[in-house]
Amino acid sequence: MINVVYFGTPQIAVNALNKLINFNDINMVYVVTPNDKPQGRGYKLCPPCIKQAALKNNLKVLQTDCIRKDKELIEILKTSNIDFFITFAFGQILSQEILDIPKYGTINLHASLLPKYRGANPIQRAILNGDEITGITTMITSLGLDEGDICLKEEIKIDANMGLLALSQKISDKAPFLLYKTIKGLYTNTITPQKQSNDENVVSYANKCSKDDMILDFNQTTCEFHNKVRAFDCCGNAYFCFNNKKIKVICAFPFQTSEERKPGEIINISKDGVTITTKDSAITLKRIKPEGKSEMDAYCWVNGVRLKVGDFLSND
RNA sequence: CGCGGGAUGGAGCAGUCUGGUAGCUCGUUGGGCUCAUAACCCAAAGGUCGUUGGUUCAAAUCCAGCUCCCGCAA
Repeated sequence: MINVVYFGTPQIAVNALNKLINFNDINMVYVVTPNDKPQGRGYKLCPPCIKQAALKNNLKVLQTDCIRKDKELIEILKTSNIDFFITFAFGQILSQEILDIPKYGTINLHASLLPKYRGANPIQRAILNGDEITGITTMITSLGLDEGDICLKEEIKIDANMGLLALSQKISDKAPFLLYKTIKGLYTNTITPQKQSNDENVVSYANKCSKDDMILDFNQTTCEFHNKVRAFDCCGNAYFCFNNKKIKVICAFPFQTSEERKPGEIINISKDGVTITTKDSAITLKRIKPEGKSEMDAYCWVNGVRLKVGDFLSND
């Protein structure tokens, strides 16, 4: 039996936990996740997704908001005879003291092909940059930000219309087996972790996405606009402003036009969507969600706010 | 009790401040025009205005309670 402790927080890490505990040679000793946080309308206390999944599987859960300083929790881990720590979207930085606990080390699963996109939001950054290939990487966690030695990698194709939701799903699907292979490989000494390249041309960082990254503007190129919509097609959504209201764009497609026009003009309205000029071409909005309203077809929205072909969507 | 927006025919909205005939753009159905149409013209159906109570001669509109939906924030 291999004794494992799993560190994670959000939905994307749930599948890996669920699958890992089904392997006969894995013994999931603890699941570590942050404390329940007040969130949502009404500020109700909500447990992290991982906690819910762990409880469903009758696993022991340890919660902390600052693991480096949680002496009690560290003591529990030290005395539990652990072989591996697994971290996947945990959100807290471990100290050397903690990294030294497991016999075989700490494995982190990162949602990019390291050393590309080290950091907080590798998935969104890959989509925002219009990448066609990304992937997942397992590595031996070290103190530096996603700088540990690489164990295994797996490439994932990003289709032209794939968004955060679909890509996260793919990553979530592929993560469990890559983690398992890594654990087994290190346990049986058949994997030799490789140092990451520190070549400046290869290394890049995926900074946390801010509000600004989510603002859509028709002065952007069609490609930029479309990438933003895709990168935030769940949990937030990219938006533009119209009449001082935020209009979130759920789904949009590039539209090719060679006509030179000022950005932001509505050039077509049909049931398939509302086409608006951008800096270099045009974009067809399909599904949107105005502030305070439910999701709707862009066609219906335009109807309600009485916009016509030739009108401009000004950003104020 | 974190802050805020909303509920009006099948869809999206206006009307609410200033109470007095249920409105707009679509969709649906029927008819017409047309070689033809997703286009155009004519007509029709479809709403106890989220719910409960109050004020009033009279409430979508004013007042109070309740339900549901959504945004921010985290």
